Amino acid sequence: MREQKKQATREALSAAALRLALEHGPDNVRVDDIAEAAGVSPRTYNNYFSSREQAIVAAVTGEREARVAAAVADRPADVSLADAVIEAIVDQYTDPGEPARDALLLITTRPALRDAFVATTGAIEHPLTGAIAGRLADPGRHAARVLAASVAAAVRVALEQWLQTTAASATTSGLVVPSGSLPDLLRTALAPLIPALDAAEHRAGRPHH
Amino acid sequence: MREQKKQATREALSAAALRLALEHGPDNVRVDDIAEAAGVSPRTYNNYFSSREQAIVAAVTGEREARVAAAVADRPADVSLADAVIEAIVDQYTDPGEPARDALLLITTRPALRDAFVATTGAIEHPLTGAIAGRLADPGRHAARVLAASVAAAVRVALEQWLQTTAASATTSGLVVPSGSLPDLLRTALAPLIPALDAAEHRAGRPHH
DNA sequence: CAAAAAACTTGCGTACACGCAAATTTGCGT
DNA sequence: ACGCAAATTTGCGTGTACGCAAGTTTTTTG
Repeated sequence: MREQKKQATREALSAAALRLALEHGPDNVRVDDIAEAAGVSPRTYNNYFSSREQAIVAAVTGEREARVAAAVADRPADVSLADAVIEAIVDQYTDPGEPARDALLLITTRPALRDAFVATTGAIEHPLTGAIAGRLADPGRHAARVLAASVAAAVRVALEQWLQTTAASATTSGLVVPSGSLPDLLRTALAPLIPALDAAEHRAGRPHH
Repeated sequence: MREQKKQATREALSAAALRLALEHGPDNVRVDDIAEAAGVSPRTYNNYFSSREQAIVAAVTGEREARVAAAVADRPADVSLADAVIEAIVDQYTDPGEPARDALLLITTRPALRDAFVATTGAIEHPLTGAIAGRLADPGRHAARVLAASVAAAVRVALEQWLQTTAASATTSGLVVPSGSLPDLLRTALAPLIPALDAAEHRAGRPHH
């Protein structure tokens, strides 16, 4: 029950942060406003989020970290690790409806919000480690941890490219090369890691060469 | 020429930060003290570092980012990309003398400093991208960027493990498993990425499978 | 069911990061 | 050498993060 209430206030805070940022612009929102809109004290707001940007971005990213890990774990056992990871990530990052258009425009516009957005990729690392370890015969989790961190890094690279081009096309109207849709960018960024994922999946022991 | 003076004040600031932190403990050092010891205004301190931890850690990490990239680029052309990267990193992170023993003990002790220390691995990403791209025939730098980010992530994982065990052995005297020297941890963490580095090196085109 | 224990919230005080604009310094052209 | 333009330093003001201890709510225990 305490968990439910904690998650409720957490959602209320990030929802209020996003709504106020959209209404008045992100620079005209103070933490007191967010706290008041969520019905808690300013100090409590800082027990949940350590920056305004974190709260705003959380309203968009939501529970993506846990969902990615669950999606990897739920793939049938006969698909390769690489395919499971790639498809799970692409699925979760193309989930429509969730990213409200205006919210994403806001995030791509302000540098501080962009940074907070890409920083969320770090949060998938821990759950993903478990999901990858579950698909490896090797009980040692060192490889899984490194692979999860690498996958998270690749996702971050893809998001950076995506934000860069979308920000550019937002300012200079239409003449930039739209370097691809987000799913394509994700697949391209993850492609170099396929050999590492395959190798970890096939060899049980030490991959020293 | 102004570059020299800027680097000088930067060094003076981080050196003063480390010295004061060692003398009085990191929690008893205020920004004003660091600025005064370096002979600049407090506001100027914040033009160089955005946190006390950053300044302290910079005194230890120094120019490691650039040195790693240079070391990768300087390996002979007939060694594999994976070997070049691994050996360059191991070399730069075992450079003796630089990490003063007491400074590292200080960093491993305080959580905030530990976080700042591991965060420095992100700084090697950009230079390393260039160095890796220079060893790939493929002019497209997407793969190099992803690989560099993955390598940086692996190094970060190794540092986390190293700090974790050293911190544990610092508190509970001696009964924890010393999970290995830093060079060993680095090699183990980088091993899962070898297939990806090899594949990127050999195939010029698209590594889709 | 009462009372202790644990967890969460809140107010307060302190230190801090950073935007902004004025003042000072540096590099350069003539 | 002189002064102009760009870069850098500095003071100030605002909004913020967070440790700490007291107050409040929830969970556990006898």
